[in-house]
Amino acid sequence: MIKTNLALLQLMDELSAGEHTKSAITLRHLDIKQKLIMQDQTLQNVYIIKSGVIKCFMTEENEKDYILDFLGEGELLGEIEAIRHKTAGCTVEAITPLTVYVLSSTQFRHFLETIPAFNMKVLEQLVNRVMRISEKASRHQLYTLAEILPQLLNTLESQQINFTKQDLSEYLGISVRSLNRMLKDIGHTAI
Amino acid sequence: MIKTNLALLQLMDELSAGEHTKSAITLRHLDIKQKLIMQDQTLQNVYIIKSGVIKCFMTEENEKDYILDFLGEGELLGEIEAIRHKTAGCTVEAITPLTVYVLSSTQFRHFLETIPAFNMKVLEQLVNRVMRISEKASRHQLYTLAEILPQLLNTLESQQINFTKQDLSEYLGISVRSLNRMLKDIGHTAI
DNA sequence: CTGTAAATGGGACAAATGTCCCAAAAATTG
DNA sequence: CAATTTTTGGGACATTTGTCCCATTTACAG
Repeated sequence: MIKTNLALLQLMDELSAGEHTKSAITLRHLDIKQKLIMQDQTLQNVYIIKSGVIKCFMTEENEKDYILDFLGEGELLGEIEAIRHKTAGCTVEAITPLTVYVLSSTQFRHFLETIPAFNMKVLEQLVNRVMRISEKASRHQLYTLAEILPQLLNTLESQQINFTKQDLSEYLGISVRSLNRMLKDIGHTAI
Repeated sequence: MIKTNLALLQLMDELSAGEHTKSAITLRHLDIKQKLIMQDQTLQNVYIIKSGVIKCFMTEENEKDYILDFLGEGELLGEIEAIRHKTAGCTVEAITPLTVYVLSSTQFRHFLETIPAFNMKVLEQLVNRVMRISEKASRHQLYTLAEILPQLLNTLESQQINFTKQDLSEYLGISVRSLNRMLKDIGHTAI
């Protein structure tokens, strides 16, 4: 459930140590609940998660939130905005203490053009994201909560992070009430 | 509602005329309802729509379909599979007569590596797709049909294609019955 | 440790949506 | 053009999910 991209993380570890590239890369730490990116904001940087987990969500005009994904190590953030030259499409908030590699958008585009391995990793990152979001949307449309929830609970057991019910329900695109109801029906023990 | 990518189309027009590149690009025509890509199939090619419109949908194990998007001129198909080296994630079916540029997956990857403009266009295509799918998923979770449908009908008016109710409802992720009910409530005139 | 805020669990009812079904209209085909 | 299939429209009812609300529990700051 928490997506990672260890190949990209490894590449960033190398670049941040590499002679010609390390000066372009800095680190930043965030506490839990701090926001790395705010929706509609203009971004100057691109981030790659070194450690920790974030939630990436969109807030619609009716003030409701939809959690697109939970992202962990090696996941890329802000690349959409850097490539489209648009403001942020979603808000990114730390749900554990977080460390990210910081790269200016300009530098990011420069890396894309000059480091083939980087370019390839970003392409892979993007296509994986398209797949993941598509599958999530599809699954959510075509299955009932009763079918999806057990799988999700299963996946959750292997993560050691405490998700709030709020987060879980926003991820599932349902109300907390519905989540509770279904959890009770399933006869869950704990989250 | 029908996504296009005229910049990529233009580039393909140029490449298919270019001295060194034209031999790698062929054309293929499909009739309405013919499938260009079948889910779970292994793909050898990447396609760029020259003219016409397709629907791109996923079929879940419960036999239900979810229409991800309707794509028109200049849109890229099969790139996900070419980059991930995986089987097709969705089925692509012509909903109008269709002409596509055909490029082998190998050649596609080669273009990515050797033609910077092509690489950039593909990156842009991918980030746009991530945004579009995300926004669609979010919108669908957070708004009721009554809020979404009028907008969609509005958009539909500007397209001259006849969508079936089936297609529309699969795009919206609802049953045909619900779509009809809502259309009646809204007091629509025609699709 | 205590008070305040946040998160959880669930009752009661309303609203939205699905399922099943059938009849009318439209499109397709031999 | 008649026969058959597909598409459309909608009734009736079941199910799912949301909204509103409140009591209890848990977390957190002073």
